Amino acid sequence: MARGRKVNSNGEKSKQLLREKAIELFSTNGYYQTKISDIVKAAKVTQPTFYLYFESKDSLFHDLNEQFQQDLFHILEEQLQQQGMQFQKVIENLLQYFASNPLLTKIGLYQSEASYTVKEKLVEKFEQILDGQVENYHNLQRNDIHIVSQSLMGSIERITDTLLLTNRKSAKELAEDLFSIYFVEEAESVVVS
Amino acid sequence: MARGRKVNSNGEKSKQLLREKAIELFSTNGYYQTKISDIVKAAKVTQPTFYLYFESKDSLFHDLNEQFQQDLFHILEEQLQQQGMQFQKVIENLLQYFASNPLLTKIGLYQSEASYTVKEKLVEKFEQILDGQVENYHNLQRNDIHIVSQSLMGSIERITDTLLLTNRKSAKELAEDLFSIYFVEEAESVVVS
Amino acid sequence: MARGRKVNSNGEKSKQLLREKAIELFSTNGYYQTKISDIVKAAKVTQPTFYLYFESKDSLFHDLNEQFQQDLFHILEEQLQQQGMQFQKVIENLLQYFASNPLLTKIGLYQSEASYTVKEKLVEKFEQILDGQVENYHNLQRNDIHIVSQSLMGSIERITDTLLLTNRKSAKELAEDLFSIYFVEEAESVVVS
Amino acid sequence: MARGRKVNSNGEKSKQLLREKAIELFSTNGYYQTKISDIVKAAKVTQPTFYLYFESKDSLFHDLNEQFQQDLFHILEEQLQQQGMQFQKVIENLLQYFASNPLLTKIGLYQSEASYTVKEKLVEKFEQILDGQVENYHNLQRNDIHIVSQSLMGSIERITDTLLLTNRKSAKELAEDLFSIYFVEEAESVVVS
DNA sequence: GATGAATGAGTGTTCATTCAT
DNA sequence: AATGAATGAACACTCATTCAT
Repeated sequence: MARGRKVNSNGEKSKQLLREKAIELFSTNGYYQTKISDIVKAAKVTQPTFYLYFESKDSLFHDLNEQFQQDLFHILEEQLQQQGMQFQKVIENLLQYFASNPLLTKIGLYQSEASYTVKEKLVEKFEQILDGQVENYHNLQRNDIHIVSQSLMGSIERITDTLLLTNRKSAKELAEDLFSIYFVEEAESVVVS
Repeated sequence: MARGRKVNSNGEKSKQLLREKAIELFSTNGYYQTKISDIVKAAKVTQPTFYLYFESKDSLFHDLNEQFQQDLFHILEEQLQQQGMQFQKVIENLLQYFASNPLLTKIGLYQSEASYTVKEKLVEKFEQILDGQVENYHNLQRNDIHIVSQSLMGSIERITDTLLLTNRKSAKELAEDLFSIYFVEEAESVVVS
Repeated sequence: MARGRKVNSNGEKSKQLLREKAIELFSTNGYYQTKISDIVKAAKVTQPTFYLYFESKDSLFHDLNEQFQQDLFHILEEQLQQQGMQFQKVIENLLQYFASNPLLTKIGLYQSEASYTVKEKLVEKFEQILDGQVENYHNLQRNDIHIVSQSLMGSIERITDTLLLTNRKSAKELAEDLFSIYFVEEAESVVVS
Repeated sequence: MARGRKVNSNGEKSKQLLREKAIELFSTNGYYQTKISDIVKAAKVTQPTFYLYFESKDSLFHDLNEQFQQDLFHILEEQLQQQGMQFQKVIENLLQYFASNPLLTKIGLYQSEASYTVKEKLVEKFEQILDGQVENYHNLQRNDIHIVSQSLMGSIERITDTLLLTNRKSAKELAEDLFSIYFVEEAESVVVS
């Protein structure tokens, strides 16, 4: 019966809470199996309150993906400007971001259709980096770069899901593991020859 | 339109058509965005006809995944019994199956929640194989096997989606590529030493 | 695939079988919870066969009720023509019919909307009989006849359902019981006075 | 029509209205012939509004029966605790409740499958009462109690439907009538003897 | 006489979204 | 800032019935 503003209520707080609950639910149940009614129930507000802060279910989901992507490319941009930053370190920082934002990562990397674009862009970045460092990985032929980048993207994707976000391995360990799979052997064989 | 049997109608054909259209739609739009009404429209029959051949939307989707999984493990089982079958060949045949069944693969590998289990099982198979062949890949330490298998799974997943199912590369080429990334260098360095 | 007449098939037999199964199902599950598909499944024929012999679900149900009513009133008519037939015997014969046709009785007396009419007509008959025999039941005042008939109808209805059709008591016993409830005591008190 | 809240709308009123219309329709047309669409049309709201207040068609129907049963047994319990309450008065109060709640009675006593249980329980109550009062009805032999109770149940059932709910006779009159049929004669014969 | 195949017309239910307070 | 109340637009599924063979 009683309507209107709740005591102690605060717009920004409600919006933040709704966002958090939405992230939790989207990340575990996916877009279609997350209902507005679930989100508002979790945030202990009513449905119209949701529309006070977000345009629609779709737009909120879109915003979350947008943020994930911006975070991601902000990190990458930052690193590519640091001269001499090693590829392994780049990957580690990427994984570090995933580990620090597991729920958003689940959404942006697995639940969303926008993830296709994200991954494509990541692959491009990888190609750029590798392209500039072929001399460091001299068994890497120029025409391999694309497939290596794609393969690496897949590895990161899977390893993040099964080992990083499940807290079985750290970002640092996984970056090392990936590098020993993808690039290190060469160094050894160089040593041998 | 009049009720009853259509001229020249044939049950098996209708069922097959519905299945095909369902596969097409599920594979491109996913489970939730594929409506029964879409499927029957594509097959040019009415909704009740769908239920003449399938129990429910869910059960059809489930059946498609079931088939994908059985095909997959049938192939793997068959190969593991052939003594001396190389890992690369196993991967190639796997990719070959994906290439021959692109739509079912999209469903079983990307659209379905059951895909988690499928991939887990594939990883296990990879581990078994690698476990029995450590000597062949002697830079592969025993405790690496799990992470290599996971990484490989991710690579296959991604490469299948972006290069194989888009007809950019053949199963054979991709299997070779993957092997040169994951295992071959070692062989060379062995030769060198 | 194979269509057309079954070997050993016989129209009248199929019709009879369908009728029987329909009676079974209607009597236990009621009209709305009995589907044509249930009936034909029980009779091991297909749905169009049903329509070969019956116009519709509704018309079959209607026919069954029709038969029940005709049987019933045939019995009553017959008895009313036999001079000197006691009311108790009439009731006994009625119950006897119910006991001999338990399923049809369930339909005609409890499952059908037509049962309202049947019961009304039965009540009328009872009134007629009692009206002609007031002198035999001299504690029965003329203005009681209607209510006694209604009450008796209810008793018969209930007793048939719970004691007769469940084989706990015979038609004869129940007719006696009813009479000792409704009419006999008077005789005793007469004796007493 | 525009979406959202109606002017002067009030939830409890809508729920009550839906309930009432449901009772009206269920009681006259029965469960299967009453569609949600009929109920909401009668209440001048849309289908989703129905689900705002009731879980499902089935659960609403079930709730109505539940209420009928609780009312009924509350009344009976109350009376059995009053020492010296005459059986005739008990029946009268029962009929009184039916007369005051004709639609709910139609549902609970005739339309529902749960009515079987209700009637069984009523019969048991009757048996208990009669069992404690055999001396008052001394032509009533102990082994008659069950059949008398069943018969009485049937009489009540029928008389309620045809005379009470149609406003032809009052609860008081009908209770008297029933008693003069079932028990009174004895009193007279007692006087006589 | 009987069947395989198909459909018209519902029927209960859900969900994102919106209006009035 | 927030809520109570309501709805438009689907959506999966069912059932009696009918046509072509």
